[in-house]
Amino acid sequence: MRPLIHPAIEDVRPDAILHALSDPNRAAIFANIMRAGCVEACSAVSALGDRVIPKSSLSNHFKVLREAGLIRSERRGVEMRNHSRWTEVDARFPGLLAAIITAYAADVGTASRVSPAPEQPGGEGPVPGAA
Amino acid sequence: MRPLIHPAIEDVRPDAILHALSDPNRAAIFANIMRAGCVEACSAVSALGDRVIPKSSLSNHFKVLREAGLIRSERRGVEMRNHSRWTEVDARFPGLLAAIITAYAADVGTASRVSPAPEQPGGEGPVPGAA
DNA sequence: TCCATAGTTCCAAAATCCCGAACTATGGGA
DNA sequence: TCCCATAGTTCGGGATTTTGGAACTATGGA
Repeated sequence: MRPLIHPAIEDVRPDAILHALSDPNRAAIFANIMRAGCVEACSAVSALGDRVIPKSSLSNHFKVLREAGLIRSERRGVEMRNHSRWTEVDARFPGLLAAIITAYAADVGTASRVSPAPEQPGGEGPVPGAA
Repeated sequence: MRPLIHPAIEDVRPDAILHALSDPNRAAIFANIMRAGCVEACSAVSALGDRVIPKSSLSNHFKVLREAGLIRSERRGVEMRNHSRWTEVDARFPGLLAAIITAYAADVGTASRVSPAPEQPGGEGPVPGAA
C-alpha cells in the first residue's frame, strides 16, 4: 500500500490536467466531486450514467486525477475522502477548470451523439452530470 | 488517399478537444496555427523546441487536431493549408481554448520541470510557444 | 477472532501511440 | 511526355498505456 502522491501545485502541468479530464469518466468523477464539494468514497461514484465501472478501473481513475493535481485524497478509516483542488488549480491556471466543466455540461445538452447510433437509445457514453 | 474529415461544429466533443491538446506537441502546433492565423504547411512546424518530429507523427498530429474539430485543412497544390476553427469552437465552448492555451503559456514560465531531470539540461519537453 | 467493506495491486489482454519505410499526389522542369 | 523533387499519407509492428478480473491489504465492527 504505497502512500498517496499529491504533486505540489507548482508541479501541476496543463497536459496532465487535460489528459486526466479527456476521459469522460474521469471528467464526470471530477465534476461530481466539484458539485458535492467533497465525495466521501470512491465507490460513491461507482456508476456513471448507465455504466458500472469496475473497482480497479475506478481506483486507477482516482489515481490519475490525484497525480494530475486535480484532487486531494486522504484515507478516513476504511474509506477515502476526496476533495477537489479547484482553488489552487484555478489560481495557477485561471479559468481552465471552469471552461472544461462548462464545456462538458454544454455537450450533454447537445444530444446529437445519439443519432448515429442505431441501437441503445438511452445513450451510450457516460458524461459529467449524469451520475 | 482518403478525403480529409472535418466534423461539423455541433459534433465537436470536449473530450476529443482535451485529448488532442493534452499532447504538448499538438498543443504547440495548435498554438502556432493560432499565432500565425494560418500555417501554410505541416512541415512549417516540423521542429518544436529542440525536437524534430518525424513526418508520419506530424501527419498524425494534424489528423488528430483536424478530427477533434480544432483545425481545418485543405490541400493547396502539393502542400496543406491549415487554419484554426477557433471562432466556431469558442462559440460552442466559450473560453475553453483560451484557457488551455493560456495554461500552457503559463507553464512555460514555470521552468520547475527541468530540475528533477539529472541530464539533458537543455530541456526535454517541447511546449507551446517554443517553436 | 472473524467478517464485511473499501481500495489497491498484479497481471495479461486490448487498445493506442510512435515512427521508419514505402507509397501517393501535385508541380515543375528538360 | 517523362522524370524528379516536395509534401503528406498509409502501413506495419514494436513500445507504451489502458482496462478489468482476481487476489490482496487495511480498517471497523460484531
